[in-house]
Amino acid sequence: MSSLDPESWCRTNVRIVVKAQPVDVKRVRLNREVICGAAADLLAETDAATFSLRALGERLGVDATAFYRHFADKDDLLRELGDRSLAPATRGFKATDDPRDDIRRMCTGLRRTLLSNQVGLSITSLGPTRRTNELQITEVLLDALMRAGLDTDRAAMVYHVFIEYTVGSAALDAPLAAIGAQRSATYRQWRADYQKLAPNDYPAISATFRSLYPSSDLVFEEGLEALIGALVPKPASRRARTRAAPNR
Amino acid sequence: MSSLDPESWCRTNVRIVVKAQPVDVKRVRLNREVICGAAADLLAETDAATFSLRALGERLGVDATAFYRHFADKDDLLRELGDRSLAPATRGFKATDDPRDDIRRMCTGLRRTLLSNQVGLSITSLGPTRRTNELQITEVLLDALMRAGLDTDRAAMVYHVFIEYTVGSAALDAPLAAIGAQRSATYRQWRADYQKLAPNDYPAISATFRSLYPSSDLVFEEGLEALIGALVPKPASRRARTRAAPNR
DNA sequence: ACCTGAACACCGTTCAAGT
DNA sequence: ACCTGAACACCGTTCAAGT
Repeated sequence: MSSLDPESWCRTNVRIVVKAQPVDVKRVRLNREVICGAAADLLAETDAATFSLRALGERLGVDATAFYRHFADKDDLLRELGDRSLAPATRGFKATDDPRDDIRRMCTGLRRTLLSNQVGLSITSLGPTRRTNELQITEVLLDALMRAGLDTDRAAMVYHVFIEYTVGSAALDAPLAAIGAQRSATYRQWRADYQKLAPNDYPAISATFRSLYPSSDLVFEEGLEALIGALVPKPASRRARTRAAPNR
Repeated sequence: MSSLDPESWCRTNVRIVVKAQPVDVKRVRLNREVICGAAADLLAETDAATFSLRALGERLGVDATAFYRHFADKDDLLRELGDRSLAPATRGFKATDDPRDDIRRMCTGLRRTLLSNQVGLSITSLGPTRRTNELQITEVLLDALMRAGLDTDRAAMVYHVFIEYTVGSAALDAPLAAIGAQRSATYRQWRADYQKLAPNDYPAISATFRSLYPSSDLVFEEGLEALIGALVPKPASRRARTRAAPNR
């Protein structure tokens, strides 16, 4: 039963007893690509918290420590996976002549991407990866802000506001996105807890508890529109736009 | 040297060799209060990642597993500590007749509190604690939004926007807040990495890298003002205000 | 009633040895 | 050159036994 049973040590690797070489296994040469693929599969099946190098080794039919021939450590792997996981946010993105809409689409897509594959979120503690996909997101946002007429200082400042809001709200929403269908039951439980409070102690909560925890997508959009409206100037006149950086 | 040396097993507990009872130790009766105190001290000294129940037991001069007599599990402890850590955000808070300013002060104070003691952030994955301090923050914000004239649906929606922005941006900033003085060196390194990019591939980044990573306090304030301006109506006339819920 | 300590089922990582 | 496997130094948690 236990995953440490002698039987299950090499689940993917049909071994013949007594030290025979593995048979019926196409022993792939290990490399970063192969390891990333298996790790991404594993992370998609289970949550990031239960992902371990031992499970990764088992999946690859290889001793867990063979990993260290190809990556410095677990962080190194996670950074690589984190940046790869951002690919859907940049793939096929096309800037238009409406910087506000470019920012809206990029932030919405980035949030969706982060929530659907939480590796990118689980490594926020390691700082920006500064690898290809993340750089492209940064480029798109800064470009849009400058086309909207912001100078470099303002563009950088406002860029950080959008990143903090988008990634931050995804980070808060991630645990609930992970449990999927149980989300609405969880919300119902939380609302029920608020309902039990003494109205004299918490009049505002008691008046509003029925409306708490609306769709997190709607909450995000509400804040995003507010930020765009307040921080990104409306498209300049055609005259002014031709002076700005050309659309990439 | 190793923390598993026989010598160091009971660092806080001066034992006489060969099974003698501990001497010179005022053996405090364990309870939630005592455990929370020791755990808070431990978390203040080291980072949340290295905090373990074994270290907690050692600090208390008690076997690590005695803990389970008083808490269901580690999450139970962390929830308790998380809510206690929010106390500075509510202590002494006074609502005024300017709901916008109440929201500004509460969000700014909440962010500062979360960053100075990161336990509250480390448990965001467990959902809202719905314990006393967190409830008070919720009450203050909802009350301010309704005094500003929002109906219950809008107040709840906008409340969530402010919480996502405030807690989310604190969560992103936390790792850097933890390294303290090394923050500016880290920012310099990141800017240098952006500077190395080919300007043809990343024209917007190359134009703005010098302005990236301004003070995270300023970034937060920038977004907070934008959200307040866009989502919270200016104080109503005196006539309208007297109809709203009284100041608590 | 409360705490101990052995034990279980795990982690990430290092390193000498094997092929 | 690359992988193995024992080992190290840890985790959180359970439970029978002690006081």
